[in-house]
Amino acid sequence: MKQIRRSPQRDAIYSYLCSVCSHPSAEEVHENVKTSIPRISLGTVYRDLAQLEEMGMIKTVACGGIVRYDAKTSAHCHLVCSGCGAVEDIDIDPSRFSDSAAKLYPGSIKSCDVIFYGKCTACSGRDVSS
Amino acid sequence: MKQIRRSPQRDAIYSYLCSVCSHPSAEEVHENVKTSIPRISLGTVYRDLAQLEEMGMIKTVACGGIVRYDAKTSAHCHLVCSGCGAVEDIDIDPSRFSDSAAKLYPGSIKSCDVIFYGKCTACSGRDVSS
DNA sequence: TTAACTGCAAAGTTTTTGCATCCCC
DNA sequence: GGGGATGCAAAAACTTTGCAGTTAA
Repeated sequence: MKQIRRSPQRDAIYSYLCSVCSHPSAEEVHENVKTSIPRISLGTVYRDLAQLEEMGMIKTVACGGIVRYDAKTSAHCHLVCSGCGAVEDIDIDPSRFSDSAAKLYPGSIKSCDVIFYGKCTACSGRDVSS
Repeated sequence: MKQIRRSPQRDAIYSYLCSVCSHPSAEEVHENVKTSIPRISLGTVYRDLAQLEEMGMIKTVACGGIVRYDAKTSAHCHLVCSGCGAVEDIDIDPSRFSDSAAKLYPGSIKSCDVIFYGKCTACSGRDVSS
């Protein structure tokens, strides 16, 4: 079994992810972590993100073909805002959906990912029409 | 406004998608359509898939970073089976989830994509443990 | 000391795009 | 003839990997 050793790079990646709720892509993580660790490479970012996910410290959100990362590991849903394009957390436990689906499906359902489409609170208030 | 002209390639792609429920990737669509149109290129497959989606004839399912295509446009959910890896349709209207979420969220929620994780009916019956 | 971690660069995947050609209306 | 569609190939975008040097425990 492989041991895991802490590194400044991984710590920086994790603390950056914890500090934002914008669900950045690997590229964006790299850009931002570079401000504190200028020589960090994109390869390291991918490796560390994969490892953090394996450790259960972060989660991935697949929306629209690109992978985004999220340090909020409690069960929640996401909203893709058609106004500003942001991916926002929605504090609804998706297990309520998987539980209700499990009753209707003969196989077994353990969990689920839910992505809502609509407008975030800010964009919704801003734009009265539509 | 751009006109749309039918083509044998796009017809073949669409009818292939209609004939399967395996939610193939672009690569898989290409492989299979090649049996009827050997010279079709992967670029054309991507272009035609994008166009079919724009026309609302097919939908994309983003799961795990790779994009899959689905000719079933009625509202439904998907299940990723941990046993066989297949992506299966689940005939539950996701609007029941977005409707219930809309009541809890101050922004506006129009629709949602739901991906369940678990075991399909076949794999669930086959494997009694777990 | 030593196995994990890193930067770098090369390679792999997946998707998009430019272009000349073809063909439908 | 004009514009959409195609095949091909190059390019772009995204991710993984090999390697040798570095570093945490």
